[in-house]
Amino acid sequence: MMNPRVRIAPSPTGFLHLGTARAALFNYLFAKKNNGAFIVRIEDTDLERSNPAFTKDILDGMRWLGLAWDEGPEGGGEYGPYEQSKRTDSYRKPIQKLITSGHLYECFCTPDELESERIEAAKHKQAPKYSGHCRNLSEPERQKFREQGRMSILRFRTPEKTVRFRDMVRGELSFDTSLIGDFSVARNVETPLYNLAVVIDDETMNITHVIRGEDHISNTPKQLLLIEALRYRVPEYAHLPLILNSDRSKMSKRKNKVSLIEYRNEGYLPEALVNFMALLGWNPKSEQEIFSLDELVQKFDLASVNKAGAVLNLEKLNWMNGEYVKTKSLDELIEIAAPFLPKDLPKERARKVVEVQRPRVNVLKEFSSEAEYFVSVEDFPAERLLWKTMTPEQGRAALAAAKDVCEKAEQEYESPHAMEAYLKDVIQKRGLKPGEFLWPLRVALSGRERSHSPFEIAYVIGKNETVKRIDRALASLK
RNA sequence: GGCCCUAUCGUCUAGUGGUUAGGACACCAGGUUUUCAUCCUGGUAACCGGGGUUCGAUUCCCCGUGGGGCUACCA
Repeated sequence: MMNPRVRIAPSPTGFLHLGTARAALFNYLFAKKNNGAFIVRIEDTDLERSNPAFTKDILDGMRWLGLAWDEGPEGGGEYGPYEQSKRTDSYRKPIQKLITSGHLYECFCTPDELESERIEAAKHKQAPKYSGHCRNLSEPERQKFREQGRMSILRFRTPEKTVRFRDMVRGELSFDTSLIGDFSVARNVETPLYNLAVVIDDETMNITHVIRGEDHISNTPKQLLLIEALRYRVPEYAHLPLILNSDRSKMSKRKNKVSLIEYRNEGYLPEALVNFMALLGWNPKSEQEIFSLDELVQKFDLASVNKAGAVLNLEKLNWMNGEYVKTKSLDELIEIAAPFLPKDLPKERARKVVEVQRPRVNVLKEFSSEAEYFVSVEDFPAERLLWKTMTPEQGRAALAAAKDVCEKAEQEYESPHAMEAYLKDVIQKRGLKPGEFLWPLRVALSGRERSHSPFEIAYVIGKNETVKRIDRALASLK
């Protein structure tokens, strides 16, 4: 395959959608695997709904995921501009050509008229399609409508035929155009609607492969008809399975987090998201689960993309995110975890908290929710200090011993392991039961039934605070 | 309603004309451990249904059924 050119064509009517991000990823993987170009084109022909803020979010999100585009807004390329709203000059000629060749005609039907046609069709259980009311208007009739000030739109004169194409993931597909009807293609000679805009842009940008969501399958025959009328080159198509809600409907805002920004804000790592999205609808035919973006590029193959939709499995994403959290260096992790640490955490403890939290965190937001006792200990019932059947006397003795050895320690606070070795040595030398010594100490330091080990907590809070907490526990156990 | 797509554990999936139908997440049990988490070991759990083709179908074909998408002067 010679240098394919593929594109992702989001419309800036909302934040970067997970489905769009995944389609972008698949386009990116395909392009990179085949030494091709990955292009971003912003489809903002609907001025009413488009918003530059969303364009920014979409581009930021792609950059964050590491999906660098070869051509697109804010990034060079020979085929610009890469926003449809700036391409009106390139639309005029093809639309004019279509009018001249008789493929397009003006339709003066009002939205109300079209609406009642649809209702009528539904009543008779007919396929809802344009009636062809304005298809054969004479020039004088058209003139009359214009003089009345009627608004018009350009429709495509759909020929009766069967459109066939080969989809790279689904095989041969065919559609009977008589069910499509004369669809609308442009508001006027310089404003194409979606299907026409796509066709003209893909041709002028030299797009060779159209890789997009399954929800576009039914647009394909319309686009093919336009390509034929314009005598353009036909690209290859690949329609990706959709990402689904747990009830198997198309993933939606109501039932899932759909915006990439939401995942980012909760502390999902871009590497994990990329890895996870790639495995949703595609697999490498091996039992490997963890892939870097570069590895994915190496192994990606459109032929092994699944046909059926895939339910978003958040639990697996969480697990996978944890895998990536574990592979980060401490320095990297400290940097990216900073926004997720409790606000009132003393700065000098932050690094240590990240260190001891790392193995138990999947999603970064867990850094704040699981670690209150690294900041302070709230009051707790004194009985909690007693392990199993311990008496208060035994508890006091254990805490007194703990205080003694914790006070004597110095460099043992430099790592959880040093502290552990030290305390376990004490336990052994004094012939203590581990539980009778460690449980009261741990509860004194955490205030909790369940927590990190006392070694880790002491390491984080340091000697002064450790001794202070033991004193406080001792005082409560009267 | 019409057109189109689709179907292996709860979920993501591998796989084959003859397999103990494999892996991962989740879940359950046991072990290690001061608790939690980790870790280790083990376990529960799937070929949508009916016909056909075949010596033999989860696999190939057909028909159902289920699920989904699309049905705009949105993209």
